[in-house]
Amino acid sequence: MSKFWLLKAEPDSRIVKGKDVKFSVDDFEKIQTTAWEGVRNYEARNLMKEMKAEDMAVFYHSNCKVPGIAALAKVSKEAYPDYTAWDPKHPYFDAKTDKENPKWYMVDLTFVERAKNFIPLALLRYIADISSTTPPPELEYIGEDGINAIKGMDLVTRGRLSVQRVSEEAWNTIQLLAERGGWDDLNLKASPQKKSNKATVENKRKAKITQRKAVDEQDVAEGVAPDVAEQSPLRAPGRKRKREATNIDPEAVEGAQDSEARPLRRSGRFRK
DNA sequence: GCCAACGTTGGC
DNA sequence: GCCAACGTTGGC
Repeated sequence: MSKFWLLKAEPDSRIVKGKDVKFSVDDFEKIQTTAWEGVRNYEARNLMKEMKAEDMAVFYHSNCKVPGIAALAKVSKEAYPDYTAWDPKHPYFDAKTDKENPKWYMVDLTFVERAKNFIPLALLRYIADISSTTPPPELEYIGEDGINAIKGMDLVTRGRLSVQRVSEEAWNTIQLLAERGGWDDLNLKASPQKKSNKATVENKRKAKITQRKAVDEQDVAEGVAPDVAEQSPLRAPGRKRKREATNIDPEAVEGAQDSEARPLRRSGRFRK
């Protein structure tokens, strides 16, 4: 039984250690088969180790103007050591692994076809935000099961992992969407329901900024030193958080969640 | 082992 | 460019 996966790559140029890590669907189509090197995340690596030849995959454009699904691909070679981890010149060199005991692995991926209709992440999010299981008329063809499959995708629930599992139902739905399109008249910027979740979140964000500004002004008025002001809990909300879980050795827990390691590429992909 | 500081991913 | 979410690091 063949399985389904999603792999991210960055279509836009970005220089890491003097090398461009860009890898777009155009690059992929030209090259046809490529080693998926540079993954430095245990969970992603473990998923790659599960991949079998002939498994199918979704090729995703990440960290770009219009992120989304650009092509379909298949696994053409099962996991083998990622030699780029041993090359000090390589963007994803990892000093903490050696050839006797490889830590990082890659698979080969072969281009199958472009998505006839590029599937923007915004569409998948739009679908995931539908509160009922009834698709809008434009997307009736994916059915309730399609809606539910998209709702369950790691892409919309987790986001950051560069190699993900895709359920068979999600795979089928993605194929349908890529084949048939039809969402041109949907406003993907708006939430499907009138009470826009997105707008609510956005308003909260703006409110927080306003509040933060007020605190800054208060700090100034009270002559609080800047580094003390920095400790305000309303300042830099992303920087101050309680950790969610205790730190575990990711090597010890195969298949556990973990972190993308150091010199790492977000998409875990490095251009030839 | 906790937690503040800091780094990365990646959408918007 | 901004910043939320999530990750790691290092002092204590």
